[in-house]
Amino acid sequence: MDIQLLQRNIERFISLNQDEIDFLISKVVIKKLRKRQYFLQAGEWCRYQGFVNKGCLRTYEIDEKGAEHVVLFTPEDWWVGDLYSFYTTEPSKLNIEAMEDCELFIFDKDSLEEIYTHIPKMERFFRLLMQNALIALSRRMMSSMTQTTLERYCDFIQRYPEIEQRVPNHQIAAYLGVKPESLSRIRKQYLQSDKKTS
Amino acid sequence: MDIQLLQRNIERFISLNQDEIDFLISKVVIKKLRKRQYFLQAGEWCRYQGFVNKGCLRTYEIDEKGAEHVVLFTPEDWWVGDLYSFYTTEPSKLNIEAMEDCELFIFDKDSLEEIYTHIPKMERFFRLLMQNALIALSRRMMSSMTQTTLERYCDFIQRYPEIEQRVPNHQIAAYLGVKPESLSRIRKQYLQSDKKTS
DNA sequence: CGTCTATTTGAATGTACTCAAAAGCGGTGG
DNA sequence: CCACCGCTTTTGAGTACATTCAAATAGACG
Repeated sequence: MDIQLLQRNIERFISLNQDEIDFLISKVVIKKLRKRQYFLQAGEWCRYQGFVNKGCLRTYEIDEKGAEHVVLFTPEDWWVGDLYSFYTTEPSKLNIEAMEDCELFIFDKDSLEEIYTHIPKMERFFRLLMQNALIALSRRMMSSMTQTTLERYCDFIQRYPEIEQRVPNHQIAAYLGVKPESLSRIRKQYLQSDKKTS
Repeated sequence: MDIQLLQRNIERFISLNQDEIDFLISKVVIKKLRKRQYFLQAGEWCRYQGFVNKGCLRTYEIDEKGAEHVVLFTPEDWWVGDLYSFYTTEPSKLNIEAMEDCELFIFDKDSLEEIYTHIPKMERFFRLLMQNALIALSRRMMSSMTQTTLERYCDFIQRYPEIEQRVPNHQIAAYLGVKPESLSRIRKQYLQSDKKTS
């Protein structure tokens, strides 16, 4: 089993010796999802945290008015799951859908507990993941309050250049919080203006 | 020392026996702030988590364009601090200012560690605080994407009826993400419309 | 009482919205 | 291979809402 990507992902925050890596490998469960399959549906308890080894997913929420809002996209090398539901065991309000065929490494609460016991550093790693989620959300909040949609679109495509090619525009619109028609007009502006400004 | 409010706050999530309460009391440090004093300024490391026993603070951020954005208001019975900076020891981007004379119970990292050691349940309590911060932020994010400003204003005043009386309107505007002039017009609508609709 | 700040009001502008329709694109079946 | 269908993206026209800038009013504090 090739967990290269996962290993490097973890080692950005903490370092692991060979025993620890071997133990981790013993706990990895592979989950494959076909395009349009759900990793999580609203109403379910989020049983797993997943590491995206291949493919790309989108996490979205449906509001009272029935509109979809993309919370985030998770391509390779990202973690995916509803941390809140996972820890509280409460039903999630999020939907997580494979946008392409995906390969995930998943961990349920029990495996994670065993990992914590064997490799206490990993507790730190997951707490950091949660903190990062908090920070990322704060940033998005700020940028949605302070920047124009064009600026946020520029940020998006330079921050996630791969994703921009891989997902349909109307979902990027749902991420930016505008209607597809508006995004279309914004892209026109963007293409007309100096792209190098990004 | 009267930690009634703090005690009840904690016991909403976990239960404590008398020994644990006594230990907690021994660790409490009181911090008084006069109106306009800062609990935290951007650039500093957030050394303390504070429980607001009296008064009300506002946490805000200043964006690249120089505009203030209120992240949240924290009246009595709320916890205040920048959890991210606190845990990472990185400089905070947030400002936390007393809007009235305040009395806080503050805990630094060392005290907290001792508390965790003596009362392991408290670790759970603080992890829950962080999760709640994450959820609260997600909700705000959603509501700012899906609701009109009038709806968000209604939500705000029914959710925090006390605060509405206590803070100047331009700061409520900075919380809702609109200009004070806009909030003024929205309040006019609100007063003209049926208030019971809230 | 006067100064400083907060709030309200007005008019013009801009940005995203709705609704509606057209164009583009991909896949299926004749 | 082409015709057709469904879905995505683009374009257009008119509307709604918040913004800017400017000025007037109201409140707070010394």
